[in-house]
Amino acid sequence: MRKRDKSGIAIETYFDTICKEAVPIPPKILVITGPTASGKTALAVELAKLRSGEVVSADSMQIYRRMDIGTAKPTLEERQGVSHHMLDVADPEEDFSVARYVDMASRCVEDILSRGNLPIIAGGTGLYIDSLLSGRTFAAYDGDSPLRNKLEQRYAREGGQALLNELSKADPESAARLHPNDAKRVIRALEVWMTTGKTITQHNRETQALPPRYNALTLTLDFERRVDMWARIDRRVDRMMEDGLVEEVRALLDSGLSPRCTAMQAIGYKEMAAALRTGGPLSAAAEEIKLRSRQYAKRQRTWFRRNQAAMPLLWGPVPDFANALHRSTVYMENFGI
RNA sequence: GGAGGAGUUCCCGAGUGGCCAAAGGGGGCAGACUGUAAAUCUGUUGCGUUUCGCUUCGGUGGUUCGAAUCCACCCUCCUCCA
Repeated sequence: MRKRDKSGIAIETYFDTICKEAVPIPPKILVITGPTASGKTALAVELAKLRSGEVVSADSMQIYRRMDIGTAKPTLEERQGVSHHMLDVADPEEDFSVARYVDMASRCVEDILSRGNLPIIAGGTGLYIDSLLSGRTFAAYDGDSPLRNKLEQRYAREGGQALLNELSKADPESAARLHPNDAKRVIRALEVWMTTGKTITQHNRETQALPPRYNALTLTLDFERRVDMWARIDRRVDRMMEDGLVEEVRALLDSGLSPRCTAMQAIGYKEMAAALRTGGPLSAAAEEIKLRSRQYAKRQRTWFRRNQAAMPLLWGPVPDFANALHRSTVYMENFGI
């Protein structure tokens, strides 16, 4: 972890400094991730039973109450008595966020560890998992602040390039990295700078230098062939329709939930809500959900591929859980959990 | 049987003589991602030995220096009249 300058003398890096101070060794935990419909839930439960584990969901939509069918939230039967955390922790009208997730989920993990059990993080929201594992802190945020509103208005009026030009004065790095069309990130970068006086580049650099909070063995589930995953997604959506997805979405809308809130951006909900609103055929909405799910799975894969340390668990045409279970336990033994 | 209309790259759809390998959208593929992340954003998408060559706009033949665009015939589909 030491860099040397041209003269060959070792120089202290920020990381070295942090590591010296960080006395506690990060606890070992298990992470099970993978694209949607890849069998994360089932594997997590089986491994939890085997190793007295407790599951901590890492799913940005299963946190919401009253959203069960469309999020494929594990039912009580599927949980098989294994404790599950971070499910049903927010109401659909609430604005949830990564920061809240890290805050709440890390408390769950600590509790599980204090009980002497194995925390098993299971879910497909890559940002949530990475943030939890790193113990990342986030710059201040107020989604309803006057500044936020002003920046959003300016973005609409003046365009992204104008805001990027302004950003480049303080933070040329992120200004160069960001695309003018990337409204969310352009606005956030400016907001962080204006409210904290620190650039988001600097903030990111500092959080990256922090030692990881947890030492995770990551198992990434996936399919060898994409068509097999697509077939599984299709079947799952068909089953959601049979299980009453339409009624679930209708109930949310009837409760006065705004179609614009974060929860209603979930795949399955926004499509069904649109169909109910326009009176379009529900079968077409179901097909749309399948398509969006496939595209989502693709984005997830892009995220997971980045993690070189993850152990891949690939399914053939049909998931072979006995084999996956066996391989997982081997990985876990080698890892020491 | 008659009168119109239409067939464009994976799909939808613009294009009506050269600036067209062909707008735009969708889909596909690839990528990004630090408080909305199941969200959001980007690149790419006929083939090749890639500042150039080849094949492509239902089919065949023609007009022209030059055709997705004009002409003839044929095939298919749609609407209307019988």
